[in-house]
Amino acid sequence: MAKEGAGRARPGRSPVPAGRRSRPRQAEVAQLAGVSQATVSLVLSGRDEATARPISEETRRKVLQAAQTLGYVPDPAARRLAAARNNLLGVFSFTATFPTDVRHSYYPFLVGVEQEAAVQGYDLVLFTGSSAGGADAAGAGALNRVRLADGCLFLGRHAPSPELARLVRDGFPVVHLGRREDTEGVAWVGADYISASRDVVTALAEAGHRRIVLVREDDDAPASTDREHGFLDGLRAAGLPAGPAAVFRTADPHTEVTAARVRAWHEDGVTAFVAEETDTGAAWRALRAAVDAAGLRCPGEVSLAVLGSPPPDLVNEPVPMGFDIPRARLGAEAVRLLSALIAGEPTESTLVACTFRAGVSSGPPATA
Amino acid sequence: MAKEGAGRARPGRSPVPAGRRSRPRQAEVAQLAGVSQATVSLVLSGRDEATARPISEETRRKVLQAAQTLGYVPDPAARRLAAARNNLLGVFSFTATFPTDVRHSYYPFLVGVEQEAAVQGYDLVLFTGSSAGGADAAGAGALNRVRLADGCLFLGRHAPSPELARLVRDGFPVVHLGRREDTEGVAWVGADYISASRDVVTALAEAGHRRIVLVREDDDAPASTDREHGFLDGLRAAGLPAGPAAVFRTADPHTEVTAARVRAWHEDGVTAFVAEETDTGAAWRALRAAVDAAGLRCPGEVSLAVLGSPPPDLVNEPVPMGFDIPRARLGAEAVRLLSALIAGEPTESTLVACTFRAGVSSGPPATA
DNA sequence: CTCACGCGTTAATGCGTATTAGGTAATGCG
DNA sequence: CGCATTACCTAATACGCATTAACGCGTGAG
Repeated sequence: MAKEGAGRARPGRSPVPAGRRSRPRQAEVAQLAGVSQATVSLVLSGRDEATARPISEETRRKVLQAAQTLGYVPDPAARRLAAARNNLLGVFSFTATFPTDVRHSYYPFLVGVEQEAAVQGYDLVLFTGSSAGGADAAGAGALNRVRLADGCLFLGRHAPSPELARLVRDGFPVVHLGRREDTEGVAWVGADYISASRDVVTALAEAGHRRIVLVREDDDAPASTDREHGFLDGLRAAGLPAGPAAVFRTADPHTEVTAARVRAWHEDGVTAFVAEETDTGAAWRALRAAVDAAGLRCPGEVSLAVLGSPPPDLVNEPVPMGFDIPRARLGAEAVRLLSALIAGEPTESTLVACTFRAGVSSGPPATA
Repeated sequence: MAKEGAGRARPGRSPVPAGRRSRPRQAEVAQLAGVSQATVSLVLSGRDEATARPISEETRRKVLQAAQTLGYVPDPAARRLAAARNNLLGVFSFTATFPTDVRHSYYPFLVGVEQEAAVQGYDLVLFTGSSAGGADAAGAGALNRVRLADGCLFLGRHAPSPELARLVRDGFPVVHLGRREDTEGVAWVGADYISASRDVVTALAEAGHRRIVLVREDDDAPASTDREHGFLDGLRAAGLPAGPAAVFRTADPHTEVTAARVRAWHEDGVTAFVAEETDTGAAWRALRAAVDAAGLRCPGEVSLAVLGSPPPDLVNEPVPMGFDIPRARLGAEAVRLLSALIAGEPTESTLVACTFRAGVSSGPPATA
């Protein structure tokens, strides 16, 4: 216990510590200026003018002077304790926030989160997961640690509903990054995949395509179902067939989306393909590879599009049609929502629009 | 200033707040468990056994149970004020931690930082606003917020010495990621650029090169000077001329490192070139371009090396000779050092070795 | 049967700041 | 000149937790 030394260094009652250790506090500034601690607080927090609590120029000067001389800086812990809020926003991801495998990194979101947090005057607490007891020990209360912040942002699709619901029920401000339907009462900020996907289909339809197929993976996260939903919406809106044949769903795109299959589709009248965007980009990769292997030229013979962005390692390839998810904006929006929740203001979960990207992978269908 | 409102939500003396808002405190846990607040503190801080202040199994059980039920978590500010630990490590960068321009991202460091922090049982507090607010506006107290954490990690070369020194003087645990010589007493963890650079030169010398030129930018950060230092060391160790002619320093490599100049060097007997690694990779880019433009084959006619890694957008190019900086390890090492500082253990700043990378950009010099 | 003592728990403080309810001297008003 | 204002400040207290002095209660020794 001798380690805690830095703390208990001032036994006496005198405002001036013996060993001239530790930084000055308001009491010392007060003594030097010949006023009370309360006055120092008033002057330094600039709260006098604001609250119609007048302080004479003379006093203000003395206090500022004294503070300057002593090099006073407020203790953030004390300040936050007194304010009953600590200006901390939690960020909790159910995998490492900084994965070594950069594929499903939260980086783009964090860009916006950090920026907006700074604007709102918050610092961020990144919960490392182990502190919360690890995913395994995830019994009741695994997420309790996040309560040390004023509110918390959750990332990732695997957020356990009951735990989140518990936090919400206790009145703890929570925002989930990504749309949720399952957890009642959890606020969220999501990308509008439905509209964005519909727009892509519309663009293809307007270019003249009559048969379009969606290649998607075998996942039921809202991010996936929303895309399919929007895709089918788009077909119907264009008066195109939106039956089951329009969607090809597979757990293993790499082996299931073959050149033969693509060729068959093409001969059957399909002139455009759309792939879902996922962490791995498997659907898009498979589709591209298959089209290539089938010897079909793009966008000459078939048009392609991604419902999102291509995986980062393909940035140097020709830009495909699709849409861009404004990740930084999503992050910022989430922080804004959380901030409002904390302030007790009325709030509403938000959908953020994606921006259509024409790209060069699509054109009019080859005239038969 | 109506925002502060959220704070004073509990006027009464009752430990249980009216609006079921706000996090539970020890007093509420105590009430539920039927004991006093002090007992709760003793049990939860596990300080009973340690201080020979025994608590009955029965009581301990009740308290833990109550805490669990309420989802209690200690208020970090209050803990700090009471001179205890938070299990919070600060991370402070002097530019945005998550820059939009990914070039000088701290991401690779953070990977290690996060992981090691998790191992050591810490959560991370990302102090924002270093970018916003402006260094001036934030002023003297800008770094002060970090005192909320148990210790703080600083990233970036622009850390203001006096502020850091002050923290150190006050006994606050601080670790800087990157070697420092200027600030007395600040612990740091850095990469051993000197040895790594020397090794590169040694490798070239052993391959038979007699004249080697270093292209570097106009910057005096330790990261740059260390590399030059190691470069010259390597030349001397190999018995090669290490005069001023061996180093070409320019503020604008792009226009100064021309094909003509490279050709001149080559005709003058220079068979190998080494470029410094920087944020932008300007030196390396310029060197490559110039050699290319001069029509010199690499590694046939000239050998090339980077003192570090090539910029991320060139990952698909042939791997150049150089060395890899173990960034994640540096991050982890920094956390370990900080953790030791906090624990009051004796510590020492550390240099971490880089790993040599043979690459394919170097070979024996063309026999004249 | 009283006293010292170990044990388990609580009451009382302190940490540094913000805030609020006064208090005091100077001023205005009639 | 007495009282109500005003203008400035200070005393007191809360914030949530850690810590320490003190208290009540058996119990075994004397």
